[in-house]
Amino acid sequence: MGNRSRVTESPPAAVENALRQFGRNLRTARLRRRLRIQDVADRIGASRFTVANLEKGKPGASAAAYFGALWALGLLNQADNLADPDRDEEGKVLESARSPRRASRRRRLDNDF
Amino acid sequence: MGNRSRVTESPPAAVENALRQFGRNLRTARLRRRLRIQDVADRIGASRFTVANLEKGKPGASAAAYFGALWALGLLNQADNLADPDRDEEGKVLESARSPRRASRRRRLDNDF
DNA sequence: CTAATATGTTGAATTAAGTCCACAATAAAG
DNA sequence: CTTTATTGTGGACTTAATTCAACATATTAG
Repeated sequence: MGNRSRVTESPPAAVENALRQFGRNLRTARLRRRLRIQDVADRIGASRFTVANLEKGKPGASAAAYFGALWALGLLNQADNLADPDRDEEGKVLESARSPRRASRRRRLDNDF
Repeated sequence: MGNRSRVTESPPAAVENALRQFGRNLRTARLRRRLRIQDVADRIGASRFTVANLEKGKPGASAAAYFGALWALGLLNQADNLADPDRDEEGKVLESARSPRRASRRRRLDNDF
């Protein structure tokens, strides 16, 4: 990244916690499968240092690396539901009959700030 | 990144697809909420270009950016279950009584390669 | 229709993510 | 305990992620 964005440099606490938990879970899943960090690294084509960072929940690591680790552990299917529109009940409510292709400022509701 | 790893440069198809779907879902959720790309960018402290890349499913974007977008849309809780050990049925089966803190090569089972 | 604005695109500059190396620390196996 | 192997750590180097600017395109509002 270069010019690191604020969300990467110092993410909201909720984001930081979610990433740390994600990393811990990856480690647990790996150990259960008796794989070394190096094994996961080999499968996704990354260095062991990067995989170690994933398990620490490093915010700046690439999404592909995180998802790749999931994939290497046979758990990628768990990512399918992320932001799934069908499960976004609040979004369904907010959505009007017609779905706009762009967000117009004037039509914006009051609840978004 | 700098030296981009293979998983980021050309991810497995499954990973690439998962990221693209994730990005599409983020866009759907944003439009339902009548938010502009710029609005999400402001909330997480990133540029509109980065958020646009997230919605394209760019593999190299940081995990914090993706999770931040989820957070900005009130959907971060959906990330809680990623690799959740409690939901990892296969992992539970593989795990022996005692959980090792490291993976030893010799004890590795045959099913991992 | 026109005006306003959201989004797409390209190119250049900046800087940190990823890599590698070497060594230390720690856990597992015998 | 001893040996072996996995993991942790710090530094240096490379390069791509991110930012910004300026303009083009497309959608929406009126």
